[in-house]
Amino acid sequence: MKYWLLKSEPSDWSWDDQVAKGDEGEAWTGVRNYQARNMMRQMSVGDLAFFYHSQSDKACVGIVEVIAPAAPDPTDETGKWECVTVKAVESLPRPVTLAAVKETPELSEMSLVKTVRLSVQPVTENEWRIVLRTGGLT
DNA sequence: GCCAACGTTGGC
DNA sequence: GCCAACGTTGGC
Repeated sequence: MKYWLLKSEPSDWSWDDQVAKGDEGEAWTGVRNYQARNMMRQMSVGDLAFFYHSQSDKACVGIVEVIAPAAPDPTDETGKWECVTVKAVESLPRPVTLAAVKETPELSEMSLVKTVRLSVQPVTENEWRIVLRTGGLT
């Protein structure tokens, strides 16, 4: 089992949109970055990821599960890009803000802090646990 | 709205 | 293949 973090601008695709999709899930389309694509290729069905709102919120707001592995992105005409499909699992009772992550010494190495622009990031098991706890889940 | 970081493009 | 110019992302 691996852990990840997926970024989205709420104005583009929000956590509420994701939740509304239910178990059907939604293809994570629109990634146009090789590093991010490579991350998605490493995902397996059953992996979990934080759903992070960039821009206005700057916080992890929920957890999604990978329900389909990387496949060609239907919104891409060049054939170069891929996407996974994820479904909402549960909301974080307390969103974990970027500020909170920065204030937590154990999370200072997170990609969220180190590799600001990457939209699909790996999360270590330890980081996963700490963010969960900070978010109000055990 | 600004700026830093960083990926991409194109000329050589 | 190098590197300058340019575009995009995302935090502030």
